[in-house]
Amino acid sequence: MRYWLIKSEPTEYSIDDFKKEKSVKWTGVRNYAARNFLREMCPEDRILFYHSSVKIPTIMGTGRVTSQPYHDPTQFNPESSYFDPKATKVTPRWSAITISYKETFPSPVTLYDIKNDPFFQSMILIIKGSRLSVQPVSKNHFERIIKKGYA
DNA sequence: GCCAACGTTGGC
DNA sequence: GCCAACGTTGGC
Repeated sequence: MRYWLIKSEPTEYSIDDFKKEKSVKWTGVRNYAARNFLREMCPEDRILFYHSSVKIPTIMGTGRVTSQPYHDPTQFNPESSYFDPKATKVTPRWSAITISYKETFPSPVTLYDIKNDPFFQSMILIIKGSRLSVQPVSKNHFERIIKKGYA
């Protein structure tokens, strides 16, 4: 079992949307490094749900992976803003997974919290210049974040 | 709204 | 294959 963090702008898709829908196809990832991580995901892997591009960037809660990786359907759809003319059914480029909502933290964990706790020093999230919207998280970091989320 | 850091594109 | 120009991310 592995642990991941995914970023979402809450104006696009928030944890409340996630809670309401229960399950969502995580499509539209258009960065190769992030895509490669999507391809490593397995059902039951755990997900931290992060709100980005807001005043107080915050890890809001968790979910879990409920599918194998599959071809992101939006890449084939000319109507979609994620349409990729260079992707074909024979040579698809982009991947997606389905995730299910699990919980919203009673005390969400802010980026500020993470940055100010030496325990999280090596987290990809706070490595300068890192902009990965899908990233692996260590078991230790994941568990400590859950603990903080309920503190 | 600014801008640093990265990623991608395309001419050569 | 290099690299300049452009686009995007995302914290501040």
